[in-house]
Amino acid sequence: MKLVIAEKPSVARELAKVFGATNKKGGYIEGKGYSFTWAFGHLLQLAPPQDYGFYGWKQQNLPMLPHKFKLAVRKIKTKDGVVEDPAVRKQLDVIKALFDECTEIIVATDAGREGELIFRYIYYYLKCKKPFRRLWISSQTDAAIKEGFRNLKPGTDYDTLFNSAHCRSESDWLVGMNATQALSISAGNKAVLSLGRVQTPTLAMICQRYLEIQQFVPQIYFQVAIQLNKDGHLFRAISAVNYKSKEEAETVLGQVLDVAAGHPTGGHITKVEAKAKKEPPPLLHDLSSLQQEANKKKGYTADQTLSILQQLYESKLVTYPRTGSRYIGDDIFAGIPALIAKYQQHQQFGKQAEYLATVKLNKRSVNAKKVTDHHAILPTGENAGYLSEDKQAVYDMVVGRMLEAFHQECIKETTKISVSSGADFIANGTVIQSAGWRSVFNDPDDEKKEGENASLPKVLKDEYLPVTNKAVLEKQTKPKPLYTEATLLKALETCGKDIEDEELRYAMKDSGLGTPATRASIIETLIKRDYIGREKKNLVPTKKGLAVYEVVKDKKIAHAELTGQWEKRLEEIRSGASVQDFKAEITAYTKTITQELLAAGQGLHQVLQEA
DNA sequence: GCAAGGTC
Repeated sequence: MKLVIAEKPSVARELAKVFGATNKKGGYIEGKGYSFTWAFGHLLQLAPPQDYGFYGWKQQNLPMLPHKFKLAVRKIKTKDGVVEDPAVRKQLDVIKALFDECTEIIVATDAGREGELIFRYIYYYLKCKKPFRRLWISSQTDAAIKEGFRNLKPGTDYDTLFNSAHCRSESDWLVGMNATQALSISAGNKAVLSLGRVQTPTLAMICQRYLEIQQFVPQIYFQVAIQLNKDGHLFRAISAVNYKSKEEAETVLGQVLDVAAGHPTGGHITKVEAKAKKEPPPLLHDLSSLQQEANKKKGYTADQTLSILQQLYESKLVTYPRTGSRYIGDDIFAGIPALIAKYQQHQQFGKQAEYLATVKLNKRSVNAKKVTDHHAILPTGENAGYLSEDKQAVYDMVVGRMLEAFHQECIKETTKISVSSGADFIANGTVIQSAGWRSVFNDPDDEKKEGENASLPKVLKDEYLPVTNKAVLEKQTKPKPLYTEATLLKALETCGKDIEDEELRYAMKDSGLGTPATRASIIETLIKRDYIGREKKNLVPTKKGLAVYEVVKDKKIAHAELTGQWEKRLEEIRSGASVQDFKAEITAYTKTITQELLAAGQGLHQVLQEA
């Protein structure tokens, strides 16, 4: 018997289906000389400090540098404390028995660094010695799976990938565990003050933004607005320049050639510029973009949206949710017309689904090269039946986005009218000429600029129009807004982009901070630690969070660059570089940050008393 | 009591 092991049950089921294996056993599926089993993500994790003899949180234990890391079965929290997850233990027993029985293992965990780690940790933990080959596919259509099985790779081809994954895992443990204990101990050991490669830069971003706003000094400025009348159609134009003082603006106001001042047609149209602007449809959703949209539209937290999506996925209504790709391959695209047709009876989207059957579909979201482990989130076409309100809302966002993504461009006309009337004024307006993808939700255009006219009348250069009203407007500059979960998720995805060092920027270009699967839990961790809180949709640091930020803000652990450095080195390891060098660097950094934090936490005593 | 990573 050959054993195929997947990262999760859904993939194992897909693979078994392609082979025609249908005999469902406990924890695996059997048939045609194969068994198909699965993990549930990481079943094993690096053992906690006490497994190396580091009991309690004590300064003399630091830095904790295990000579050789151990693996431990994944734990869960119950009312009796932290215990081995029984479901995980059971599945490991199933896998162990299948390992013993099989002649060969085919590794079908996700095609990436963590997928490799998930398998290897199981393989080494169970002390398995059987040979294994690797299935490496990025699409789970029947054709892609068959092709992948014809092209199985030698397992050893992925040894360096495992090395990089293993280094990532141990490095996060070393830096995170030691930094957390060091800061907690030096602050009096009264509370858990956690730090980590991802959570601490995230906290820093939230704190920085908050402080920037606190320190922001608004600048007041003035504009002059005039109202013009073209055959009964009123529109507004704003002074071409801003004025520093009210007096200046009032002087300009007095010079306006308006009707009340005795000028029947004092508005001279000096220029009319009209431009057609094509707006392509948005890309399909990945997890992050969907979390952002659900936060904006419905106020759901990233964690809530992930949990709702997971339930929809388990009821087979949507495809795999924890994806970082907003694209699909050509194979999936081939099934899209039939999928869209299934929504022709849909109450809200039926008309658009019907319409899409009559036009050529937009292929902006079709790019096999940009599909990584998983493709973009799609509905499956299964009948949804009755759904709770929140599930329905998220499901509709997935279906609606599919229709938008394959829809046509939205064509807008933007018009800029220049007016002279004592001073120079400008009127801006945007008119949607062909709604295209925007007809799916018919939401108001969120890109509309402040003070823009809903519609502008047709006017010609050198027309003279009556100025029917005028006013001075007092404005002030605004700081950047506080982070919401939506804007924070976006910032986590893109935060490597402004790193100055080109190599580090490149190393982070596809990743950002954290991963799609972990970002929601990072936010929840910061809340659980009482580092940040939610105020309406905003994420605001607490006193404790700000105090921790003050201690670490100038250290590497508070900056996204640390991830950039690691990613660069991990990629080198994947292509064959020495693991020892990187491990030595991490050990050295662990010692440094531990020493620094042991010395730096004293100032936190006071704040923790108050908190 | 602690990281970040994956998933039911």
